[in-house]
Amino acid sequence: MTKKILVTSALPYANGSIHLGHLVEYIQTDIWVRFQKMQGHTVHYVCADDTHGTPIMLRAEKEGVTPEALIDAVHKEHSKDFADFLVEFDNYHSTNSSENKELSQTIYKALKANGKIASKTIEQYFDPVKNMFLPDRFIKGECPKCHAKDQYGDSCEVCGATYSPTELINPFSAVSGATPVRKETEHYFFKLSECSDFLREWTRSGTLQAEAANKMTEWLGEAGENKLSDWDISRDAPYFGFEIPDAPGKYFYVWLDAPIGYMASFKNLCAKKGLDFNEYWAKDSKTELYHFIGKDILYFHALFWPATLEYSGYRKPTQIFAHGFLTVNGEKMSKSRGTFITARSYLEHVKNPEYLRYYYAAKLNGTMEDIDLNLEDFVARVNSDLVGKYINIASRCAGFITKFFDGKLNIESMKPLVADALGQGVLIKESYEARNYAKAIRDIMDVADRVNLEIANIAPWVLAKDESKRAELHDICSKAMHYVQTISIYLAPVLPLVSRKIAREFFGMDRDFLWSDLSEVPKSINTYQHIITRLDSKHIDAMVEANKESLQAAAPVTHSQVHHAQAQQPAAADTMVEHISIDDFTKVNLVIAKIVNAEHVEGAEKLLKLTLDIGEAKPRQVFAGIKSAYDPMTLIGRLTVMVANLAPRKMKFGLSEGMVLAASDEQGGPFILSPDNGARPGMRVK
RNA sequence: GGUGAUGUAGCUCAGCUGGUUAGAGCACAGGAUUCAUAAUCCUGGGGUCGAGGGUUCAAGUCCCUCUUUCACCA
Repeated sequence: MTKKILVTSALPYANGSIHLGHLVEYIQTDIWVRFQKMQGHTVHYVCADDTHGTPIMLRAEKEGVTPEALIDAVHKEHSKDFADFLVEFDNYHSTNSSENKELSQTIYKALKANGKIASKTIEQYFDPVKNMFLPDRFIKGECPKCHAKDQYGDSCEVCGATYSPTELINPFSAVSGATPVRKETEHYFFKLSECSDFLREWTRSGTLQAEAANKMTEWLGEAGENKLSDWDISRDAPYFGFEIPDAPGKYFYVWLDAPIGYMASFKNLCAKKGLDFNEYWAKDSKTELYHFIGKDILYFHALFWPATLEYSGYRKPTQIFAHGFLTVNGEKMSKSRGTFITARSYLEHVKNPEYLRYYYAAKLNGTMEDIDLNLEDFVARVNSDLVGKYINIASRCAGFITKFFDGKLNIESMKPLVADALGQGVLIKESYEARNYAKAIRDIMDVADRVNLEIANIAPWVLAKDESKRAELHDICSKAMHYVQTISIYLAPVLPLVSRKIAREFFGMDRDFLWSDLSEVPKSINTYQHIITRLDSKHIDAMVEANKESLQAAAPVTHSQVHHAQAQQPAAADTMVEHISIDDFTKVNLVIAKIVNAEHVEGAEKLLKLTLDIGEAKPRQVFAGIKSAYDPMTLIGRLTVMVANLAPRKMKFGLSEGMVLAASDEQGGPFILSPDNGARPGMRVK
C-alpha cells in the first residue's frame, strides 16, 4: 500500500543567505523524503522563499532595487545552496507568486464568509518621516521597566520584560530615527479567539510531538479558558505583499500568506506535473501532509495555520514535526567566533555536503532539543564512521574479489545474510520513520562494527596467501560485499551520492538503490575506487577563520536561528546597529589598571610596552599601539582601563596579556581612558 | 518575568513503563595486525548521572525546591 504524501520545510526568508542552522531542517526533511521515496511511496517535497514584509521592502530600498529584483536574486542563491546540499525539492517556489496571491485571497474570502474576519481600529506608531506605520521591531526606545536604552518595541533584551511599543520611553523609529507619532488605523483580524475548542482538540490529536503539545497548552489554556486573542492579519501601505480584496491600501501580513505558500508551491507543481491539487488539499483528502519546522515557529504552524485551514474549508496537516536549533561548539552561532557559517562557505571549504548530512543525521532524534555541531567531533565522527567503518569494508575486501575471482561474488555465501539485512532493516526503518536518525545511524554503525570484527577474525589477507583456501577467501569477501550493499541501502537517504556511486559504479546497477534491494544479493563488483576521503581538520579551521568578523563589525547574533520568524524582525545587522545582551557584555572583564612602567619597544613603530598592575600578584605586560600620542614617561603612575580576559597574544616583541582601551577616529587619537579619583587597580569596570 | 524543554565519562551522545557492579563512539594509554588513501581488532584508565531534599525493598529513571543552557510569549 503506497501512500501519497506531501512534505514541506519552512520557508526561508528572502533577505539572507542559507546557513548551517537552516540546513538542519532541510537536511532533516530531505532525509525523511528520500527514505519515504525509497519505500516506494509517492512523495512531493515542496518549499518556497518567503518574500513579503517590511524587512524585505526596506532592504530593497536600501540597495536601490525593487523588492522583486531582490527576491529574485535571493531565490537563485537559495536554490543553488539547497541543490548543492543535495536537498531535492520537487518544487522550490516563491510566496510572491500568482498562485499564492490567488490562494491567499480565496482563503481570506472564505474566512470572511465564515464570519471569522473582523475589523477594528487600533492605534499604532507611525513614522512621520518615512510615512509608514512601524512594526514593533522597528521602534526602539527605553525599557519602561528597567530603563535600559535602545530596546525594541516588543520586549527588553536586558530585563526580559514584554510590553507594547507605546509603553517605551522616548521612542524613536529604527528606520528614520524620527520620533514616531501615534496614529489610528483600521486593521483586519482573524477571530482566533473563536477557535479555542477546535485547536485544543486538534493539537492533542497526535498531530504534534508530546513536548510541542505541552507547549500548546500554555497558549491555549485548559478547557473552558480562552487565552487566545484575535490575530492581526493586515498591514498598511507601504508594504511589500498582497493587497487585501476590497480593502485598498491594506495588505496581508506576511505570516498569513507564508504558510499558504506551501499550497501555492504545490499548486505550481501540479501545473507542471499534471497532479490534482484538490486530492491533496480538499477537506476530505486521504493523502498525508507533513510540515517540518523549527521550534520557534510552532506558534504559527500549530495555531494560526490549522485554524486558517479549518475555517476556509481545507484539510489540516497530518503532523507537524518541530526540531531544535543548531549550536556550534556548544554555543549559539556567532559571527565573531566564526561559527556563523553560511552554506556557501561550508561548501567552499569542506566541499563535501554529505559529511554534514551524515553528522546531522547522527545527531537528530525527532525531538525539539537543540543539536550541537561540535567541529572537532564532526571531523572525528565523519572520518571514523564513514571512512573507517563503512567504506573501509569495501576498501579492504574488494581487492581480493577483483584479483582472485574476476569480480564475481559467491551468491550462496551471501544468501543466508539476507534475513539479517531485512531484520535489521525493520528496526532502522522504524527509526527513520520516527525521524530518530541518530538511532538509525547507531544501529547501522553497529552493523559495520560487526562486519569489521568478523573480517579481522577470519583474516582474509592470511587466507589469500594459501591457494587451498580460495573458497574461504571468496566466502568472507563476498559476505563483506553484501554488507557494503546492505549498509549503502541503509544510508542512502543520508548519503544519496555515495549510495548512488556504490550502486552504479561499484555494483554496476543501472539505477539507485531501493529499500527492497535488501532482499537481493549482488552478483559482481567492479574495481573499487576510493569513494570517501578523510576530512582534514585544517579545512574546518580555515572555514571558521574565513567566517570570523571582528567584534566591531558584528556582535554575536542574539537570535540564534534566523528562520522564517525573522519576518517580524528588522534585517538584522545589515540595516542597524546590532545589540548584545548583558551576558555578552559581562564576558568582557574590564578592570582598572595602574601603569607601573612604560617604555619604547625596540623596532616597533606604533607600540609601547606597558607594565600594568591590576591587583594581581604579577603585573601584566601589555603592548599598546599608542606610541604616536604618548611619551612613556608621562604614563607611568597613571590609572587607566584594560581588558583583562583577552586571550594573550604572542607578538613579535613578546607576549601581550591584555588590551588597554583608547578612543580614536579619523580626526585624532588615540586617547587612553582615566577613571575618576578613588578608583584602585583591579576594580572591575561594569 | 511567565511557560515548555534541557543538564549522564575530556568531547558528542544512548539509557524503554524505577531493578543485578551506569553504556557506546571519539579522545587518551598499552598491546595485536598489515587486507585497506593510519583504516581494523583486543585490553585499560576515567563518571558521587547539575545541586539539595523526598517517595520506595530499590531512582540516572517518580515527586518537590534550587540551578545551567535553549526556545517561545502573537
